[in-house]
Amino acid sequence: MKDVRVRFAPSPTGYLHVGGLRTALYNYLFAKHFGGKMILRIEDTDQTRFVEGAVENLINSLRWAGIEFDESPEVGGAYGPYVQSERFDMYRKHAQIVLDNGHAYYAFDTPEELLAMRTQKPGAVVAPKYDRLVMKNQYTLGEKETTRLLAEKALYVIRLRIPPDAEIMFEDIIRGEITVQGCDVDDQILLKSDGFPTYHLANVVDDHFMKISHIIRGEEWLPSTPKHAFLYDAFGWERPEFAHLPLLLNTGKQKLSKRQGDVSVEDFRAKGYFRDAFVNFIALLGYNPTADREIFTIEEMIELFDISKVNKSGAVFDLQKLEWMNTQYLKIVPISEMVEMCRITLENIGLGGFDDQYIARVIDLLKERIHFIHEIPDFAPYMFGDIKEYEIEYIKKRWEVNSKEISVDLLEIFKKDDVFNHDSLYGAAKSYAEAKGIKLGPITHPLRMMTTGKSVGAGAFETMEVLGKETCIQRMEKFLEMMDSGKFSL
RNA sequence: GGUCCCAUCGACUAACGGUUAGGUCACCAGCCUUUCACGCUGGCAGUAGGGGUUCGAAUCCCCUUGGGAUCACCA
Repeated sequence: MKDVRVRFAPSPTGYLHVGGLRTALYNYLFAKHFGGKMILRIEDTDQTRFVEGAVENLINSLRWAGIEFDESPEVGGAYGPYVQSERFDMYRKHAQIVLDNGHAYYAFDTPEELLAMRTQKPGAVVAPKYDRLVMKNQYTLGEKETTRLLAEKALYVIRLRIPPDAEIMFEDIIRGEITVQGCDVDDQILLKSDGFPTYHLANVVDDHFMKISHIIRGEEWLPSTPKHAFLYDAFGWERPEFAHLPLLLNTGKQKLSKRQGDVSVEDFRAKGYFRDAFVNFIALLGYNPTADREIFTIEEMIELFDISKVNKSGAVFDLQKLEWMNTQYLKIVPISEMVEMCRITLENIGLGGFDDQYIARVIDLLKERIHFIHEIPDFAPYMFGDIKEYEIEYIKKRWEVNSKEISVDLLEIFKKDDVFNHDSLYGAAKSYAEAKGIKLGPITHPLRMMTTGKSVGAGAFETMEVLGKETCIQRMEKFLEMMDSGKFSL
């Protein structure tokens, strides 16, 4: 196998689409699997779509996802520049080459004329395809007129000349052999009237000179691949291998687009998904290397990646499974990383100042009950300050006639407990329950109520251990006082 | 509409001619239990339809149906 060189070639739209991330990821897995090179090229030939800071944002998001490039606008490389707007000379030069060898031609149609051609009456039998036998171009105008127009600097474009009787065949690693008739392929514009290349020209030229071995991209490119294949032939270049990835779909089975909810990786990152969980999930949209696993590290995915086994049909982006994936990573992600995330969340809501060790204990206490780290302050506000609100329904339901007596007894027992951990508290509660001939419920519910104010949370004794003796005693006393003074309208 | 692509549980997928069609999410039930979860066990659920080829088809071929992409001087 020749040297593997793949590229991710986004246009700088200002955000990274999840489909783009999947494409980048598969390119990355493929390259790393074969010890090849991963290249980032920015496709900014459309000057009307310039977005400030888009490239930085793109690189940043990719980096967050763990994708680094061997060659890019940022790190450079032997085949730069890696931004198309800095390569315009190449495109002009190569447009001239196909012009000279008869595979392309000048056309002078105005936008209005082209529009008129396409807006034929409904029911018209002819497809709205550029007909070079009737439109305004070097063939219909003749050589003299063409030279004259060029001399007086008339606006022109350069179009690819696809012979109607050509049969264009190419091989797709995922889909196999694909054949299209020349008469069904439009004479694609290669160079626009502003002198800028279209995607098709720039892409082929760059992929060739950047020595790209495999083009791995989304399925939406499949219909224009015959044009690209033809172009490689027109230049007399060896074609790279193609692999068209199945589309990412919304629940309505249509191409995932910005209209229906979050589709940018920045959105998901902001929502608090773990990087590794998100990447793991995205990687599994298209294929699974094994029959019985869902959780893979990036290294494992690289090791197991096989592009030829990628599915052909589109994959629906299922948020529920993504959430599940995130909860799985709550068990895997290093505690230090989670502490970092949690501390930031706390700081953002004005609750800075907790030490990392304490935050780590809180996370460990609650991680089985949450989906995201950022849910912690809301899920357990009592870990970060006095109880501001008691769940009144909970009290009504669980504060029974003997609750006060039990609480007072326990308070005295706990005051003498200098160990104050789960085992000591649980042990004490259990022997008290046995002595009284009651179950544990009538004990744990009031304790939970008094120390957290909420009906759900981690185990009562584990929670108390993390809260600490002083806080617990104080909260119990306060609650009993409030109860006595009728603060709760039961 | 033209062209091209695609078709396994509701969703993500495994099975690349021989399996009782497997796993995961979601859903349901049970167990565990200190609330809620987690976890564990079990359950529901699929080869779009019709023809071939073959001893044997989810798998290969054809047709039908359905879905999607694409048809810009965007990428």
